[in-house]
Amino acid sequence: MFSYVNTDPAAPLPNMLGAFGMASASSPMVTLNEFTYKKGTEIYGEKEPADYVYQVKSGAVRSYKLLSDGRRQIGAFHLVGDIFGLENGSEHRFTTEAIVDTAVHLVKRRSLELVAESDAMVARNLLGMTTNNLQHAEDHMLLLGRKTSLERVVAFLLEMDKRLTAAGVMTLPMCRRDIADYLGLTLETVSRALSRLHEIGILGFIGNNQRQIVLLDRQHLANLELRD
Amino acid sequence: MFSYVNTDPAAPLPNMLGAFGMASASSPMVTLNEFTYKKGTEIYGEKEPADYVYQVKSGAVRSYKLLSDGRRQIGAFHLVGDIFGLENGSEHRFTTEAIVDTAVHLVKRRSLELVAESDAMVARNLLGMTTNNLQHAEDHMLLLGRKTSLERVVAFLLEMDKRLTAAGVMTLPMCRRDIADYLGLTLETVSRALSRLHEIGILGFIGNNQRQIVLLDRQHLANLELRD
DNA sequence: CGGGGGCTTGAGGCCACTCAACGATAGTGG
DNA sequence: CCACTATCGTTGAGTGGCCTCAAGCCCCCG
Repeated sequence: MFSYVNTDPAAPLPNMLGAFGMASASSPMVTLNEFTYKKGTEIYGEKEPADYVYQVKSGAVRSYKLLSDGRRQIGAFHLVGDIFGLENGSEHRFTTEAIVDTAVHLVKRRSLELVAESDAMVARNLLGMTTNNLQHAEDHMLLLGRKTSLERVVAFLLEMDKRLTAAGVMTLPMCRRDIADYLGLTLETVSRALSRLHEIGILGFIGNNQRQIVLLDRQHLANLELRD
Repeated sequence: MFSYVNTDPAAPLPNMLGAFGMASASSPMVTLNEFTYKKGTEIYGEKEPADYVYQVKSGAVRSYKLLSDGRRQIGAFHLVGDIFGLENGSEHRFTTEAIVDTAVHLVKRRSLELVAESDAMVARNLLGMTTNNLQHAEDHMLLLGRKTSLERVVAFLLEMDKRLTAAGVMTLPMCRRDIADYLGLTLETVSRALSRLHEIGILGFIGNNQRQIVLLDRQHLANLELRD
């Protein structure tokens, strides 16, 4: 969902400061800290003060909202290279958790805002990232409001294909329940849709690992997606 | 969804330049034009170049996406005072139409960006408006993905209550189909939910006008909404 | 080997959708 | 003034897609 995702697996991950348009050495005000989270642990909670902005160095993150009775809607998955936690005024609007063991870089939000005050390029990049998040949310509204279960799963596969397929295989970090809560479905419905796509030969699994998926017919898949 | 909505009906509508943090006289580069659209006409289409930013002076606007088979998802309603058309990189991501006869002010996007380059306050307001749009979309994802039909209609009523109730009455500009396409439902389901709320005495209609609604028990209504 | 988490699959139920009929209102033209 | 039409909204009957509940398999990890 960010345009700052690293697409060349051989290249070193561009760091967050670069993504914001800052040369690493030239902004001594902005310090880049590293932190790690074990699988399943919370990074920050909804309504907590938004003091930091994060970039995924390794692993994966889910951000979600809860209703009081436990229903969950995942708004986005953050993969290696993605920047998140920027989603705010002054407090976070999602809870975020590490899906697997995850390492992140973080910078103080405040210091970022200070730089943006005087540096128009940084301000532009801030706006650009927010706009990318907005665009993703807008597309997701269409999916959640109007698409069938099969169409949703297909859209998910194509999105993940773009973001994490390496050597023809995509290895999903998230479980079926996460996918379901992202797509507004139940995990059983997701499983059935994947089984159906498997049956008709559109996708394959690597060995017995249900999270390693090969897309065998992207054209056919794209036809099922129904573009706007 | 914008925080720049005029809430005092007696006060003159703050104009768009004020909303962006510009004194009207001090920015001769940015000109403010007026235009009107008849009920049902398109203001701009999805994927058209985004040359202008708009503010509703009177009337109401819907912005939506379509799937190829005609399914429609309305992403937002723009009411008097709201600014829209800012949703973009360089091209619009929604189609917008006047719901009723509508007058708008418009400014060139390009000139706005130029001012933002040098004026940090304008840049901040631009980012703030985009963030407000993002927040609305995020909340709407939760609604579309996880709420029941009754909860959706209740949320809609409370949203509209905040935005257009005057003298205890809200007059909806949009028809049942628009509401349905906003909430990811059918118009029949919306109608049934409203009937149910009417039956149990939570809302009333003014005369036989099904678009003039009085909320009789906001507390009870809020209880049905299920906060996150 | 036992336990638990993750995934699949089946059977049945329910909520929202589909299809249809009908009433009310507004606009149009004779 | 009265058809005539079109639009909008409500309501009912029946269907179907997704959910719920449950069983069972596989794999990992103790």
